[in-house]
Order: sequence, then structure tokens, then C-alpha cells
Amino acid sequence: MPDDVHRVTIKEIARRCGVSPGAVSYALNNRPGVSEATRARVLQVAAELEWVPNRAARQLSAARSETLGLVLARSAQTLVEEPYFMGFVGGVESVLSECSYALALQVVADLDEELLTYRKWAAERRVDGVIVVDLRVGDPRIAVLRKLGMPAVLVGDPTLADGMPCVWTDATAAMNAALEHVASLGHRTVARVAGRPDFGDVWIRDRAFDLATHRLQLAARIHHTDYSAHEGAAATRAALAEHPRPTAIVYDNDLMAVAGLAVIQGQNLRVPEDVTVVAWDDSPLCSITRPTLTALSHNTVGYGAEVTRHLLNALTGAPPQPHLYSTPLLIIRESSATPPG
Amino acid sequence: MPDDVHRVTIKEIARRCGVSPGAVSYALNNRPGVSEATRARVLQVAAELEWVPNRAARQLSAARSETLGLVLARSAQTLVEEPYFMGFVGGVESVLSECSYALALQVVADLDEELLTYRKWAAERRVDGVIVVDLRVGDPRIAVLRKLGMPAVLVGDPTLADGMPCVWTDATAAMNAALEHVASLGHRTVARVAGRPDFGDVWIRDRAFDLATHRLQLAARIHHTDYSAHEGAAATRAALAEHPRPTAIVYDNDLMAVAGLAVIQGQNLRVPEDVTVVAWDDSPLCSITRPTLTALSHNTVGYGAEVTRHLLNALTGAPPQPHLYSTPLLIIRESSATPPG
DNA sequence: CTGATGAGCCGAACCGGTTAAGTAACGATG
DNA sequence: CATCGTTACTTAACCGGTTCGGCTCATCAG
Repeated sequence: MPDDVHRVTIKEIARRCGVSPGAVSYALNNRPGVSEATRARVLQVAAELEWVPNRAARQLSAARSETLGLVLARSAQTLVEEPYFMGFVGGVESVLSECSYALALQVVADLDEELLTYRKWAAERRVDGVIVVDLRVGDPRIAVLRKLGMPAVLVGDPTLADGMPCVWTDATAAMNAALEHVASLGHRTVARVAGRPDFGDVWIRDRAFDLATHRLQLAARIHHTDYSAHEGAAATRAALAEHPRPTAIVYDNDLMAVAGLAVIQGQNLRVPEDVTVVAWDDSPLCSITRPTLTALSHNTVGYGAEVTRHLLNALTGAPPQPHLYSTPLLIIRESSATPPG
Repeated sequence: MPDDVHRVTIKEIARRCGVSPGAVSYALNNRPGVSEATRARVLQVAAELEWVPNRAARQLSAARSETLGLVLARSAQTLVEEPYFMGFVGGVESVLSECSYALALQVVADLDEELLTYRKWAAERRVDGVIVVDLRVGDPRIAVLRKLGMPAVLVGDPTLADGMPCVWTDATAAMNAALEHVASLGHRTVARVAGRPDFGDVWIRDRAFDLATHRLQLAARIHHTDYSAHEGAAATRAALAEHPRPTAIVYDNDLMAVAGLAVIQGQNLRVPEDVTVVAWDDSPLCSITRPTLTALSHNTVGYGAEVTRHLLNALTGAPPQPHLYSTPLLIIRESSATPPG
């Protein structure tokens, strides 16, 4: 039998303090309207009774839910494969729990369902704001969120954000670093195993790749995938079948890089002697393969945390500026070497 | 400017239908008390106006939040590394979204914080029930949840659940399958690289490992770790340093198995010719290594879904029985072979 | 001494639903 | 025809906070 038959409310606190519930509310919320003496008494009694505000009641009257929303429009299976998301969510959580905000997490199949979720949340007043990930080129979510008046922070490049608040990492600089690294080792032919071309991040990286390879006078080719290990392996086979064969391959995530590594080695090619491999998203995977993988490292946990802080700031009325979180750092490991011959 | 200045409430629907708000509530909730004609009219008007129930209001009066809670007491970094959780969460989500329940996800540092979270949720009436993962031996959460009267489903073996509703996979049978596989190949010395010994799952597997190796007359040794790639690698080094050297190693998750694989190969030992490797949790990782890894495969997405359905059933009053979800299936891949000599 | 000012608190409305209790209309029953 | 039981609603209390208008009383200038 639960021992919480009698729930603690501000009415109870008011009774014990001999004041009205309204006064208690003022006291607990640190607002003017009560004397310091009364406030102290109220706070003490509230602490003694272990009072906790009822979220629903507060939300109903104050019209804020103290909840942020995050929709992931990917299959559950993709989420299993991508370590990226769990880290991001963990970072979001770490900030929210500090200020007793909650996270509403929804996993849906596609963008249309994601839009429905936003509409529902807006109607229900379910969340105070949302974090939008996997930004697309010409993203339809931007217009919907604007129309709904839903505060949002987009995770992605300002060129994709159409003026909405956003937090981004400098993928262009990162791509430059990777290609300059490869070029400086003497490679002349490189391949890029990219994610889905409709994803904004991929589009940005594609452009950066094109520009950098042109500038560095590298022969180059891009293979698009759905980010999965399976397609990463297939793209690697396609890349290795080209003439001239690329001597360096840059991947869009580390799962595909690891899958690609196995494909390369399976064709009796050596890494890094025959092929240099560079990964993106430096999860522990990159450190446990043989050879270990050169990777563009960024802190997904910190990224999630920073995005969340940015959204919370925006909710307090601060006009949000596009905010560069960081530039992925190139970590050079065993999979980098000069090309053969 | 948002176009939702005038929010749709049941009062508005009542006005348009010429009935009282109470009648509208009965109609919308499919309860007796209104005629079919009125119900139809109400439903039609509600649909036209795109009415969505206000969660806070409903929660406040009905005293249910239509939210389930899930606390993960692991570091954000661990969560990044373990594909397991994201799949589980995805499975939970897939069931919840179908019945418009929400998930409150909280990531905390340790069990004490987890207990605090439960207390807070109970006081706030934040969740209708919780899913408890990473069950421990003599788990302190069981007593707390009982005392709070918080409906819960434990993810783990009935022997650890102390009579609480639980959903489990048969780790003992899985361990038997793995060791019989290894023994039938002719191995006589095996090592087990296990997770944290205070975790119930690990304890169950430890016992199953001891019993099975004894029954099959295998020389055996267990190395405990914190599940991380780093300690998985260290444990592998320790195992390989023993005399006689084990010719087969069974890992508690696939991340450690992959890390161990690199260690083995780094000591110029061949997999599977010199050492057979068996992983647990068959994420895509096991299929992209060279060689591919034999693994105890289970569907984490389905597991999360099943656990959630079980909790939802329990909430409707059905007396919950311990429920066996499935037995992990041994998938034999390239990392299995007869021992050398 | 009087009236204005404002700090400190009370009472009540309100948020948007749910639900118990009450009521009017109506058909069935004795 | 009086009585009873249903059906189909209405009314109003309630959940637990927030917030606003108004009341009381001390303070202080005129």
C-alpha cells in the first residue's frame, strides 16, 4: 500500500503557515508580494513536507510545460546502429535534468509523421520548444514550426536554417582538414562515401568535398548511401571498382567506415598501405579496429548539451543568434598513410 | 505570429453543439451518458475544429499522465557506446506512440539519483508507471517502487525481481547454447569477459557459465569489466596471458567482443584458427568485422516494445505475470572454429 | 489630523478537462 | 393514473497550481 495517501499541496502548506494559498505560491516562486519572514516560513514548511510542485497543475495555469521536444525521424533500427543519437540525447538530458525540465522524445518513421507530432504538441501545449535534427535541404519543418509559433533550435548549418535559430558545427572546415591531410600525404584520387543526399549535412559536406578536391586538384567521386553499414560496404566495393582506384576514402560516419574497412581488407588490400581510411563521428568504434581509424572527432554529448542550452536561452526571450558549436577535429590514427607507389 | 490565438477547448465544442461541456467530455471519451446522435455530432465538430485534449488538464483531473518513465543510470558516454539502449528506447517508443502515451526519459549518473527520480516522479504524478532496466542483485529500486506504489515492469530475470512484474530473456539457455557450441567444436579452455558483477544479468550469466562449463568439463575463467571497449580489451589481454591460454572467449556485449578481436589479432593470433570469439547483443557491429562474429542475437527493439506492452497491460489492472520474451539465438559466423592442435 | 501611498496578504477566478450528483423527459409497469 | 426506472443530459465541484483585484493597515507627507 502506498504511503502517499495524503499528497502535499500548497493548500496544505498554506494551512500550516496560516496564510492563503496565493501567498504560498508567491513565496515559493520567489516573487514579490510576501514578506521575507513569511517567505522563509513557507519555504521551511515546504521543505519539511517535501513538497514538489504538480507539473500538470503548473502547466495548466502557467501555460508552460517545462518540457522540450525531440523527434527522431529514423527507423528504430537505424537508431540502434548510430551511436550518434544516444550521445546527443544524453547531452540534452544532462542539461535538462539540471533545471528540472523534461524531455519528450518521439521516434517516428518519416518527416510527415514528424510534422504531425509538432502539430499535436503545439495543440496540446505539450512542449515549450523543440530541437530539430537531421536538417534537410529546403526543410519543410521550418515553415510548419514558424506557423505554429513553436520555439525551436535547428541542429545544422545557418545556410539551411532559413533564419531560424540554429547551432552548427563547421563541416566545411572539417572536410577541408580531412582532404588537406589526405592530399598532403600525396593521395591524388579520393572517394567519399556519403549519407543521404537530401540531408542538409550531407549536402554541405558534398559541396565542401567538391570545392576542396577541386582546389587540391584531386580526382574525386561521391557515393551516396543511407548511412547503414550495409550500404557503406556496398559503396566501398563500388569505389574500389573504379579506375583509377581511389587510394583514400572519406566516410560520413564511423559505422560505414568500419564496414568499409572490412570490405577493403576482404579484397586483400591493406589499410593504410593501399588505402587510407578517414571516418566521421569519432565514436569508440574508431579506436578498436585494426588499424585504428583516422576520424573527424566531435563531442556529440557536448553538442546535445549546447543545443539544449541554446533553446533554453531562446525561451527566456534572448534573441538567438546562429551559434557555431565547434569544428570537428581531425584525429590522425593508424589508417592514414602515403599512397602506394 | 502564430495562428492559434484561439485554442480549441471542449467548451467551444459544447457551445457549437448546444450541449454542456460535461456531455462533450462523455461523448469524446466514449462513455455512456449521451445519445448516439449527440456523440456523433460532438465527434464531428471536434474533428472539424481539430480538437486535441490538453494533456495537463486531463492529467490534473484524471490523475493519470499517460506517460511512462525510463531512467538510465549510466554515463552519457556509456550510452553512446552501447547500441543496446537506443534500440530498446526505440522499441518502447514505437508502442507508446501508437496509443499516444509519452515517454519520460531521464539519464542519471547512478542508482541513488535514479531513486530520487522515482520519488520525484511519484510526488509530481509525472508518470503512470516505469520501466526498470539494468536490474541488480538485491536491487534497492524494488523496495522503493513498492513503497511509492509506482507501477513498474522490471527488465530482468524473475529470480531478481522479488515478485515484481518482469519481462526477461533466458540468459541461462543462451549461455548453454554458446558453451555447447564451443564445446562441440572441441574447445577445452574458455574465458568469459563479463560486465559489471553487480548487474543481475551478469550474475545470472556468471552462474550459467559456471554450471555449463562444469557440466561440459571445460576449464574456465571469468573476467569482469564495466562493459566498455577499454576494459573489454584489457580483460582480453588478461585472458590471453593465462596458462593454458583459452581457445575461446565469450563476451557480454558486442562492443567488448570487437575490442577483444583487435587485441587478439594484435598479438598475432588468428580468429578463429587460434581463438574462437562469441559476442552477446548482436548489433550490426558483429557483421562488419573481419572475421564476422558469432553472437547471441536478440531483438532489442522488440524487447523494448514487449516490455512496454506488458507495463501498459499492468496499468489496466491485469495481474502481470513474469513473462519470458525470448531466448537469445546463437548466430554462428566466421569467428567460430575448432581449436588449434 | 487627514489623506495618499504602498507593502503584505486574502479571496476568488481561472487554466481545461473529469466526474459525481441532480434533474427533466419519457416509456414501461402495476 | 401514480410509480418506477432509464436515458440524456446539466450543473457544479474538483484537480493544484497561478494571478489579479481588492482589502487592511502601517507609514509618511501635507
